[in-house]
Amino acid sequence: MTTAKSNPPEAPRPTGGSKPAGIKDVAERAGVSVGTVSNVLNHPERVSHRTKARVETAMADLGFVPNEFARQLRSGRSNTVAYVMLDASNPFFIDVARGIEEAADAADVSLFSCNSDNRVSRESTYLNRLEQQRVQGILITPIDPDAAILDELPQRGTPVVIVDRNRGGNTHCTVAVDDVLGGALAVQHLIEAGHERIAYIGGPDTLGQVRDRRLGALKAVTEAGMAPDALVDLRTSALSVAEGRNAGERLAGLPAATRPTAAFCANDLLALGLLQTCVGLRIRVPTDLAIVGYDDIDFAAAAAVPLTSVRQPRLDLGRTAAKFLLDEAGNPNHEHSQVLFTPELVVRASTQRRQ
Amino acid sequence: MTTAKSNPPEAPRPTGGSKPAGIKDVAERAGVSVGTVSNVLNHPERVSHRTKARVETAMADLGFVPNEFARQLRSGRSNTVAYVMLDASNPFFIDVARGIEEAADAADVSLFSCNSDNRVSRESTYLNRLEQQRVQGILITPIDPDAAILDELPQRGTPVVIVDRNRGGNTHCTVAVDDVLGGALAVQHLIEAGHERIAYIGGPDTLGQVRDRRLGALKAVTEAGMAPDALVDLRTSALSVAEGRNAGERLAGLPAATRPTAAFCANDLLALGLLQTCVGLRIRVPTDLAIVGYDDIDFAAAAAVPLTSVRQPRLDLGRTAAKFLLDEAGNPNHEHSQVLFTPELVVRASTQRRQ
DNA sequence: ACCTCCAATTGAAAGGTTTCAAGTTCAGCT
DNA sequence: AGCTGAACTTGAAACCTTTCAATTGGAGGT
Repeated sequence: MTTAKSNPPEAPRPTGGSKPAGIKDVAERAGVSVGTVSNVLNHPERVSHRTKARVETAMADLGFVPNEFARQLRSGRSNTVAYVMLDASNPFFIDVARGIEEAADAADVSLFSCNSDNRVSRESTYLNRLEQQRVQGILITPIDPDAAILDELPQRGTPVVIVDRNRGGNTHCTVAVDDVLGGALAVQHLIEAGHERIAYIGGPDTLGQVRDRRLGALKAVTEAGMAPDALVDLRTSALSVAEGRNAGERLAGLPAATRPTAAFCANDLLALGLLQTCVGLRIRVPTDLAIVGYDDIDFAAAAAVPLTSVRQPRLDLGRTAAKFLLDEAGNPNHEHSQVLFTPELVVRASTQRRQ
Repeated sequence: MTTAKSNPPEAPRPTGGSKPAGIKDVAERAGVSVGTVSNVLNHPERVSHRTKARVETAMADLGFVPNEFARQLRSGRSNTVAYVMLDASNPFFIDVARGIEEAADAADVSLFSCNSDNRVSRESTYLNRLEQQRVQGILITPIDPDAAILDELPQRGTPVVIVDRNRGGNTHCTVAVDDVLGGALAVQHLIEAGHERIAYIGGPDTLGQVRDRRLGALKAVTEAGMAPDALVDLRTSALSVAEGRNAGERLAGLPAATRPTAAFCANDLLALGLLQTCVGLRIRVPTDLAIVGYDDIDFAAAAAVPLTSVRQPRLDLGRTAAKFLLDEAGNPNHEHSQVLFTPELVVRASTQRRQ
């Protein structure tokens, strides 16, 4: 250790120096005004070549990093949008996020992903923080699509787009999938394959999605001229693999005479759990039990017996939602849209009679 | 269309009030100074009860939302940390993020999750944005742990913690898992079960993780006194389900005499792909082929044949990394730590000789 | 009455940037 | 030489908040 050293005069200290350099320091070092430095950053065409080069050198020397806060304090808006997702463990939502990100990227906007993890307190913490952060807007798959906060945010100036959920009225842009149709597609497929007793595995009914899928299933059954009790209800308390296993055990416990020969699950996690139980109990899929899932997550195709599933256009869902949000944030003449995408049945081994 | 209209003096905005209310508007409405309003927000104990109540009413009336930018412009730091994850489709990273979030939450800090999706350009875009955003710090599972940017960020004042990767020296806090040990555990288990030819399925070798896991596997083989070629290399170009399927086909194509009776996969996605191929080709698991995966993602336990897998303490990984980061951001006497967690073998049906 | 002290409150400065009206320079023209 | 206009540059205001030194008002003590 040497003793006190006098001020090194020309220390270009990008390393661990004192305070981070600001636009003012850059201006000083380059011998120009702050306005010019700002122009180099935001309107390069207004600045002469020579000056620009000099400023850029100064920036590099000082390790200058623009301060986003100050920048956005002026403009009043950040260049960030956020997606508050319901359950990051469900790959479906990850893919929705991917779609959002794609559209956001194209608009040069960053995506801030949050996971409410199905907990109301987490959701509201995030919404508050995001509002204070002045994000351009919020995409959300809400726990409760009718929560008051979803109205308050737009009223206070933060646009909100609701993803994968419906909501009455046109107070928001909404992007969802026709779950009644999806349920109907799944069950129609099973009926066409000759099944006459079909298990419906899903719940809880507090989720609109789940209700709709069941409704669709029922519709398919009655439209085929079958009695409504051809659809055997096996309710679950959550859309998880564990609940799927559980439902599988209940299904296996039914008397052989009335046991369904096919099952429609309200999502793929349930279907994977069911499949697992089947393998464990030596119930052959699809010979003894045909299975249809919902969401068509990648793991559905990758299951030991690839799952037939109802595919939702996840990426499109995200992309479209993001486009709506960016429009609402930027376009003064924005009008809310409600889009309902059409799901599609993807047939795989889990419903295919012997090959 | 009407003809020219004179300037409407109090332009009725379509949705939401006019400009968002600021601290100044609140002060005016409550009949106090801006300083007092700020105190209500940040030092409530300095303000009398009566005044506080009055200010709070005014805030509610005006729908006041504090402006995070302005607030943080003063303090110079946001209350946000970010995690740049390698691949959001791999549930392993989602769980790491969950651990981070837990620790961040406890410190009243928000987590901003980004997905580099294995693309260098995405990674660097995010790092730049985050630096400009002045996040408190960045947690990252980098594509290349030796990239220069990982040194530059801390030099310029943004702490960086490296998650699930190693790096020479102690220039950063680092949180990783002993992958050599993990590989050894997996293969020891197979050797103990009597397997004498074991496939190693993994790649690309550019990933340090993957190299280490293979190294551990090799170590187990030689330590058991077996010839190194008891480990049959089947390299993959990525850690994905599709590559696992592909490797499975190659494995099945080997002459029966030399075909391994067990496989160790460098991650669970590969193992799931392999399992899928086995089921398709009527190769019984574990009777014909025992399988060990790596990561112990939830889907591993949920596979049709539940997978034996090497569990990494994912949540702890995240929690610890976040703690290090917060310390580095807040504690002037911070010292870098390198932690190496110990993995653990979770035995399930995919390696269990008939029950 | 007067003084002291404390709690509560105030007002202005500071933080880093963008914007924009105003200023400067200089080449080209007459 | 003097003028014009384009190209470039400047400097100060504004964005919204927090901080902090200074001020106010009033209770308690003498």
